[in-house]
Amino acid sequence: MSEIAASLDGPAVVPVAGGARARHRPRRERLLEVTIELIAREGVDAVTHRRVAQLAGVPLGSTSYYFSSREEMLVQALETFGRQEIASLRARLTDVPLRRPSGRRYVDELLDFLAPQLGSDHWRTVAQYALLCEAARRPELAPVVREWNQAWWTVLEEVFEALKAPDPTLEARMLLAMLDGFLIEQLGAPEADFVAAVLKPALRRALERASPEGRS
Amino acid sequence: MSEIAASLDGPAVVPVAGGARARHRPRRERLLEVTIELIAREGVDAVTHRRVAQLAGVPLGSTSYYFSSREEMLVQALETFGRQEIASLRARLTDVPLRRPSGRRYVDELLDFLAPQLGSDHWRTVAQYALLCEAARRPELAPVVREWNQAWWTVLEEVFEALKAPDPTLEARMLLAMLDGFLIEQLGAPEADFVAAVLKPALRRALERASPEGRS
DNA sequence: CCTTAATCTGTACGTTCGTCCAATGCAAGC
DNA sequence: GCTTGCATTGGACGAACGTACAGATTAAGG
Repeated sequence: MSEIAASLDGPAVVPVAGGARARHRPRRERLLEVTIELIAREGVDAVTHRRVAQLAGVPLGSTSYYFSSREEMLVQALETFGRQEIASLRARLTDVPLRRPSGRRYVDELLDFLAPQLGSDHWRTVAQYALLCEAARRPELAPVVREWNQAWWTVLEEVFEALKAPDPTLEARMLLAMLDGFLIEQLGAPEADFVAAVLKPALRRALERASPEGRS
Repeated sequence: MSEIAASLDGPAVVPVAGGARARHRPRRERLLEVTIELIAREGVDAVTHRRVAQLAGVPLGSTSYYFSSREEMLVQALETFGRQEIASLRARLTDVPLRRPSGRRYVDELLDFLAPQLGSDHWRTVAQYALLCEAARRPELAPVVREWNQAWWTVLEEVFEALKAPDPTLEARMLLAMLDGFLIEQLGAPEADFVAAVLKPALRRALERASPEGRS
């Protein structure tokens, strides 16, 4: 087993600057991934050295080798995950051509992004809000949360600017808060057909009435 | 110590219907309170029989006596807490006289209710969203979350009806989601002066533009 | 006052936890 | 090919855990 593992993701061939441990990224990343999955699926409680090691298919010692404590493992997993989500958000939404001033197109764009978060990517969303909850108790996580918010605000602000909203900044903040609220609500008490029955109308309304000529 | 505790909240004088254990509510409630406080301040991880017992000033055996398992203790604590918050919400907001159609007054009413949640009642709010996060993984908590949402929707719907909004139901859902989003954002990445700089303007805007004559 | 039944608690057991560390594996330098 | 140094591992240790339960305590009835 150790040979297989070693041949798959063992000592990296490519040296990387930044200390001895930075060289062995794959293994480390695997552990972080597994940690996040565990948080999402069974809660922070379930994150133990043994469980993570087992799920990642590495010996128990590894978790202690890569992280100086369980706590560090947990925090780094949440941080890494948060930044991955930020990157994914930027990649998917920033380059989207901002289309018609009616705002109708934005609705679909946003829905395409949000709908999977309640469906196939359910557990990633759970991890997202687990991160927010943990951040309430761990100041070291606050920067990631801030970056996440900033990323969204930037994207949404552009939208509202294109819609010629009088106050794009406030508008963006309101919309992001609403989306966060909807998502966390649905995680705890899911409704059938929520996207079509609630999310879409809400999104449409939020976008169209922010623009000066907007009232449907 | 046990004598003191016994004289304070020992065997209840008042018998209560519903099985043997229901008679000894005070002690039990104390344990639930402490559990919630622990969840809010140190996370679900920190909830252990020993820790709860110590914090509540009761012997270790008590936690096993009142709850058949740690899991049950946790879930019941979250449920009880959720329902307390619902009751408190209803008591504080339902009877508020719905004042001027301009909506300006509602803003202050809501702010009075929300502002403490980011200040002095900070930890209660943390518990609220811990409940939401746990509910994502424990279906048995979904009913409480639903009741909580329902309570808010009812209150907010009345407001929007008074404002003669075209679609009070959707409007209420949008506003609650926004409030949830704002709260959870602020827990993870607090901003100075958030209430005055963001929450209040957002609230004002949400209320005034929902009404037909509204655009300020 | 004694009995009885219910409530409560201290202690002990087996398990699992985080962490440590001596031993091993392995690739590069001499 | 032997040495050297870092990567990796399995196993062990003490602490803390959930839980069970025999016995102590208490309140009420006779």
